[in-house]
Amino acid sequence: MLSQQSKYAVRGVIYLAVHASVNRKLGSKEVGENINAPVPFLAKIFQNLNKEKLITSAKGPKGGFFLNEDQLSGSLLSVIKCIDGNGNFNSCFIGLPQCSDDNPCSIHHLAPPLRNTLINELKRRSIREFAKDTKKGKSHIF
Amino acid sequence: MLSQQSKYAVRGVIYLAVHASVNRKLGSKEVGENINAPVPFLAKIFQNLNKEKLITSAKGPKGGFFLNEDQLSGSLLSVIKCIDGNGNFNSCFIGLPQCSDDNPCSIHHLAPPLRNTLINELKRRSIREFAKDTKKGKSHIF
DNA sequence: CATATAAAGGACATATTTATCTTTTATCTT
DNA sequence: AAGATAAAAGATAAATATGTCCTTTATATG
Repeated sequence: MLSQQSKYAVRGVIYLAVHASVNRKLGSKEVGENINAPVPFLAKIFQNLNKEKLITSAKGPKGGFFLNEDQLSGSLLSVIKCIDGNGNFNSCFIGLPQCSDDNPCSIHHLAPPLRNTLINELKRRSIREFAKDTKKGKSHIF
Repeated sequence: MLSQQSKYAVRGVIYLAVHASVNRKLGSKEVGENINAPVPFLAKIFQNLNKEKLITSAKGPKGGFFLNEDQLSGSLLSVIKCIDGNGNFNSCFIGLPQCSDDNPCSIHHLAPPLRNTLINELKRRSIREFAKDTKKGKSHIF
């Protein structure tokens, strides 16, 4: 469903949301080591997220990454889409190029409702909310 | 969610269920061309499905593949598992090695219920049923 | 039995994804 | 301004998934 890249992205973003701020920017090194992701690979991912303004970066000493208030209000879905594009989510479950309600594949009625529920939640809930759960110890990211 | 391989497997198996029988065995060539899958690649996939007795094969003239009554009663989930293993289905949505109800990831409460619904349907409904829908024109596989 | 047919098996090729490394650019601190 | 720090950028490497090809084995049919 999600590529390895966007899994690292989701975990990395949540880690930033929990632990970083303007006054406490974090390097890819610290994040990668804590979420168990290859550091240089995560750095590339953060680079792309920064290009799309989904996270904030600063160079130089005391530099690093964090999410500003606006970005904390964003969704994990936009993080996933930034990395994977729409493809993985919207494509037919059994890989038919043209699969729709009008021209459904054999299991069309099964997959999309479930997928849509998931997508809607990933869109509706803010990254801030997910971070809050993690802070409370309700969930973990490593 | 599903690898390309198991997508071909699902489409191929349904095609066999619809069009093949003991008296009308089909070659990988006919199936591949009709479900829009690379023929030699599909041949490999059928080989593996046959090893696990999920489809039946016969060599020589008039040889080919088909599903016997027993196999028609089987599930698409076993086809998918034969090709992909359990990994793709059971693994954590954001890739945590240890993610469970006790030690949930940030989105653990979202994904599994949906995934389980899908898995249960893929387990409960027989391949015969899926084939019936396709025959009735309710769904398609190419 | 000889021949043709079609799957089985294994080696090979390509593409994509994942991961690493090195150099450059920006910026904070002294 | 000089040096140190950390991200940006781009090239390269490794691993995995996808796809192809060729030889061997089994078997139905004349």
